[in-house]
Amino acid sequence: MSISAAKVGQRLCSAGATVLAEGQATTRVYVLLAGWAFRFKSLEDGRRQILNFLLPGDLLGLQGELLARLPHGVEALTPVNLCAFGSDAVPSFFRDHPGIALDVTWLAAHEERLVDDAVLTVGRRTAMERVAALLVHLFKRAASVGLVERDSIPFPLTQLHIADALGLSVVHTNRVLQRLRKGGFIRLEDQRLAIGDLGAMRRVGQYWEQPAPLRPLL
Amino acid sequence: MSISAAKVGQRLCSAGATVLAEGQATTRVYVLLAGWAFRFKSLEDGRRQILNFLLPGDLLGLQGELLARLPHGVEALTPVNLCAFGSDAVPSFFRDHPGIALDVTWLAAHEERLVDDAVLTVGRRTAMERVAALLVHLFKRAASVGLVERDSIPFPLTQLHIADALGLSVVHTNRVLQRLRKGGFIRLEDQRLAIGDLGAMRRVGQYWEQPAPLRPLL
DNA sequence: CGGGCATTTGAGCAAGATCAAAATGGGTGG
DNA sequence: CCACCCATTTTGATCTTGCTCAAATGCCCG
Repeated sequence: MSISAAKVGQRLCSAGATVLAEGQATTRVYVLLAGWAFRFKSLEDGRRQILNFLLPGDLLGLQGELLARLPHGVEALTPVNLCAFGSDAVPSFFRDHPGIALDVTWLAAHEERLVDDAVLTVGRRTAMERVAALLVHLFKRAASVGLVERDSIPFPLTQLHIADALGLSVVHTNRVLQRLRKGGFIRLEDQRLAIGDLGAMRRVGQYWEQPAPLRPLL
Repeated sequence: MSISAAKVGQRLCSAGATVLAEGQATTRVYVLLAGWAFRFKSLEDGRRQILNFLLPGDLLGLQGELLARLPHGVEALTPVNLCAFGSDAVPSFFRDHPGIALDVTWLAAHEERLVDDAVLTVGRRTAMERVAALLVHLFKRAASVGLVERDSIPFPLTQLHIADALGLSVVHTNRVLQRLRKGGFIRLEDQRLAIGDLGAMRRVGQYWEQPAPLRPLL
């Protein structure tokens, strides 16, 4: 029995669309099949913080399912294809398919690891370190789902997204990116990102995370 | 069948002790029975970020169990009493006790919600807002496990802990706390914290989180 | 009494924010 | 095909929040 047997439908969202609204009451669980998205929270006055980015294979909406109300929003960065499950999917996994339930929990633990990392980045890294660490992180993640092509990955984020993920202003983000470009650390153009020397970038970002072990689902 | 049936022992740690080491390879899962602790990550040069605080009823070590290597450390703030489980506890819950497995996942989702919040705080709130939000948060959490006594809760954190949780320097943390004290917002002395007007503090902290719904386990 | 940690205070500094405006660069409707 | 619009990126100038450095004070405990 694979997880896809419980699939009840698909959902498509276009780039920039709200996939799940912040604070939404009833939610379904989805698996991201294709495209990029991100989770975020905002303050009343509009300040926004991106929590983490979602790539194919990631689970969405689990918090809404378990916690009754979704405490964050989800927005698509590119056109996105979601695999939707029935409203009783989660409980039924736990009841009848312990292997899948464990996979779901694994995905939750994995995502928490990403967010733990985001706290460290935003709380203790300098602006330069933050940008470098994020770019390395995204590069590796994209690589792990097979998105590398001729040394570069698709990069659908704007500088605003980077700023909102790192707790920086757009202006400062822009200046840091320029330093990285002029230093020859990255090539970022045409919605694609290439990193010349991963080791060097890791060093500027103080970023030594090991890639996650094998991922379940899909 | 209650979760405590799977208990194989207890563990006591004294204040300041390392409960789980950062990067530790093999880990057990624990439930915190009494005392305060916190999860943290650090950078090579010693900069440390506290991810969240742990109170009685919280689960520890799940990430180590699922992800092979524990990506963060856990340290005791007060003397701490842990309920330990066997090494096969998690898989056996999923196999034989779906209700408990769901509770475990609920706890994971709940903790992620806390960390999501920490990212927002550290990334987008001002120093004053951060401190206020953290104090309100801790007050409510402590209250939810019945720690309020004569309007105040035990408060075992030093200013360094607050600083490390909020991505601030100790010096600045100190000045912010003084402003809150002189403004009559908080009373913080003798390891106890009282908040005069929760609504006012929420306002200065831009903090509107709703308390979590009912928690399982214990 | 002395050592070590935590808190407090002062002074100067700097990383990054803010404000403002110009340059780019598609994307679209006429 | 062109003109216009709007989002994004870039640049310059100035300001401020919060950091660093340094030292004093207070306090608990052996």
